[in-house]
Amino acid sequence: MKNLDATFAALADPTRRAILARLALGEATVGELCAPFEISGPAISRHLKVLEQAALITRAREGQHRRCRLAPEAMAGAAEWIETQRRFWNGSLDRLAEHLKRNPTSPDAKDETP
Amino acid sequence: MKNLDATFAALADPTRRAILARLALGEATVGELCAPFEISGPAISRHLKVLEQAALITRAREGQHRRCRLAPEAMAGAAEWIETQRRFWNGSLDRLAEHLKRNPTSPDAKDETP
DNA sequence: CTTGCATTTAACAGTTCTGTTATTTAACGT
DNA sequence: ACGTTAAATAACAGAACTGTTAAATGCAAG
Repeated sequence: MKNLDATFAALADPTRRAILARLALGEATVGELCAPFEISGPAISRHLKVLEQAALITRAREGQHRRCRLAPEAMAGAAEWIETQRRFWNGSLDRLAEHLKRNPTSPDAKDETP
Repeated sequence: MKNLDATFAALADPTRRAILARLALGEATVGELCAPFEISGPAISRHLKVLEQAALITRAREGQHRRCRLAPEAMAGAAEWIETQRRFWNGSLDRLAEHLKRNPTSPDAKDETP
């Protein structure tokens, strides 16, 4: 997983997260995605382009409409990064606890090389 | 969890993700965090401010140094959003499968109102 | 072919982000 | 008090983001 930049940047915008939340309930055309928002159509179109370039959605022509659907692998990549991060953090917590258990009197834990 | 904007925006920058990855291995001072990067100190300081405002880290004075540590609740909020999203998406997948099982001959699934 | 609808692109303005160097602030040691 | 180190802030330039309106594209229907 490489494009975490684009993925997280795409997720940073509330409009785009709302679009994703809507798409999680089922596919939709661009017009249907525009409806709930007060911003202009072109603005939504650009949000969709950002989501597409982040590989979070795909678009396909269907007559004169364009159907959008979720492509959640990118979001899985973001979740995976966070989980890896969390695993490391728990690991360091464990190391800290073990260190404290070994040196129970040490008031400051400056020495972090167990 | 409310500040998903700030959280995801903070995670969108590779330097900041690297800082978080470094902090997951253990606390560090600002100087130690600066060392691996080629950008200037003030730039790192601003990244740290972004991370702090996103509640991803905390900073505490310690003599003339300033010790940074992870505060992963914010990241948990981001992970939670993604997981919720994923759950909904799986749910709609299930509904789609059920719909297809009920109408096995239907070639197009335009009618999405089960 | 012309008209209309759905969507995208162009051109533009205002705001926000990221980095730089120069200047503070704060704590330490002498 | 003085100089030194750690870190933050100020001031600035340039890139990137988001939104708007107006024009262009692609498709379908009469």
